[in-house]
Amino acid sequence: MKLSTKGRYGLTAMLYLARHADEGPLPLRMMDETGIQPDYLEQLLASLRKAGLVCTSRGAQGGYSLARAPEDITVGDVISATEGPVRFCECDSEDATCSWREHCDARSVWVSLSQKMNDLLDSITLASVLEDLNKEASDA
Amino acid sequence: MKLSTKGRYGLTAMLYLARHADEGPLPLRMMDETGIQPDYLEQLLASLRKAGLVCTSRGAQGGYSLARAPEDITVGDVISATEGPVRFCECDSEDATCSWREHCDARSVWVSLSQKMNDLLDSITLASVLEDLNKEASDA
DNA sequence: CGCAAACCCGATCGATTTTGTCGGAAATGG
DNA sequence: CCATTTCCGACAAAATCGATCGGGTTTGCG
Repeated sequence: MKLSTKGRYGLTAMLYLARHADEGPLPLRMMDETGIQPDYLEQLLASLRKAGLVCTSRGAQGGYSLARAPEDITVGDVISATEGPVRFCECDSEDATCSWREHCDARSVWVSLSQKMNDLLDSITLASVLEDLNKEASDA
Repeated sequence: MKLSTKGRYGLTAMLYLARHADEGPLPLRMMDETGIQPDYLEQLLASLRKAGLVCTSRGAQGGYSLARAPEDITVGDVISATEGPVRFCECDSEDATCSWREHCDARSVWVSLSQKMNDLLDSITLASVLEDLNKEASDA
């Protein structure tokens, strides 16, 4: 069970946007220094846009920017948008039609774990990540 | 980011063994009622054995049994054994050779998240799961 | 001893997901 | 009008998932 590159790239891109939030919309080619393949990154940004996490403006001088303040975007938001929801069980709600239902004896375990996991991810904002990284850098 | 069937089947099988711990080694065909395809389950049990979580005895009257008491086996153990370690980052240790290193700006975020996630998974034992499930059943 | 029960092991395989790549279409500022 | 830039859908190589299968080895028991 591991994070795919989508989640990792997604957060990297969002942190990049957060760091350059005061420079107006950033075109894709400006994000080369993240080391992510531009064509692939474009897809991820499309997912982030559809999830309402980034705004885009088309045409010349266009680009990507954060839709909300870094304090109001969580790591959980980013991972959900790029990778889909984090979960241990298919039926995280009281969905009676879930195809697992038959032999899912430990369902309550999975539901409870998913809940805690998502609480954890939602407790971390882009702003808090940047703060931590700055602290790290100044320590070194 | 979700759990594959390996982790789910793995826990189901382990809970089954825990429930029947006093009946001696359980042969594979006894586990039919879990609804897991026997040939596939056999592979998972092999992983669990290699991880030191189950003991096996071969030959007639042989079968599978828990290697430790249900209090001493965690959900994290089972998931690690069947799915591999749960992690957000490839380099969870101070591994300087990690190929991500170059552009993994948020590495400390991933390491910290992996740590918390694994602490969570390791805090739940087979025994505590069975206890919760029994409580649930008596409530209903 | 010989047999049947049972685990052990490696190969294979179709489907799905991941990780991109590409080629244009559409919008927009200047 | 035109260069810039996002938008969109198709395609594809590679990896992983979820099995399935065939045969080998070990062991208890009559």
